[in-house]
Amino acid sequence: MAGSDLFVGTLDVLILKAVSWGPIHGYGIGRWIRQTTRDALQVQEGALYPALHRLERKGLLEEEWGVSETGREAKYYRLTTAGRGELRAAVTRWRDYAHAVTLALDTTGR
Amino acid sequence: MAGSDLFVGTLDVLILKAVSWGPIHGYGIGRWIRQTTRDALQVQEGALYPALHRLERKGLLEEEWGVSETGREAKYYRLTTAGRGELRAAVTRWRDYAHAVTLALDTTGR
DNA sequence: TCGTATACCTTGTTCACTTAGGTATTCGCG
DNA sequence: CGCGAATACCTAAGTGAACAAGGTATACGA
Repeated sequence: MAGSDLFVGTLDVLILKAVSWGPIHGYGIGRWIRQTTRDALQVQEGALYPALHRLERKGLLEEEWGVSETGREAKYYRLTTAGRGELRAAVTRWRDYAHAVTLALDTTGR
Repeated sequence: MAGSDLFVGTLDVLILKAVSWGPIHGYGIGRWIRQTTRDALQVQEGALYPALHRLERKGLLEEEWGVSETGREAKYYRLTTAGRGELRAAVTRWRDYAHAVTLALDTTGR
């Protein structure tokens, strides 16, 4: 995942979020993650493409070939109904988890 | 780690944090994590003990046999100087990472 | 005495991510 | 025109943390 090997498991929710505003291709998803996190998160392609196929197999994403902004062939992804539900659930899970970890790291005594 | 397979990679920093107030044994660390996160995070023993050995091999923790509050044999862990430095660094990494993910999940458009 | 909590451990498996490649097209620059 | 960089896709091998599922042993209360 990140440039300095960080926390496994957040890639899926980030992908679902990136796709939530309508069709976007894989390469664009990688760019979106990098940009919106101001280079804090960097997705390796070797993690990105397998993740997309995984999410498609799970029925959370649908794919369709199209033409990118630069006039090139690109595979566009879009959320299924299940994908939209999973996005909501995953965001909630992330918030709960992040809150719990922060709670622990913020305690000032045993 | 958590009850419903969550984000890998945060166990180490939580352990370092638990140990930061002085000697504590492995079982107590597991209990501390569960309690301070109000059951949100549940550490499996199959993850906890290997993690402790890993951190010890890395020179971040030191171990010593002692006697627990209940009068039983227990292995107590304590931070090394390197461990204290790594704790600080890891907490910063976590905050940066959590902030970046939250940033992405909070955006309302592409 | 019998279950529960405490306290430690390992072995096998799974699976996300890293590393490290590969193909092909388009575009800008010298 | 040539050539590197960016775009856009992909996979195979290896790593390593966490999970699942066991195991040992002691202390304590019912």
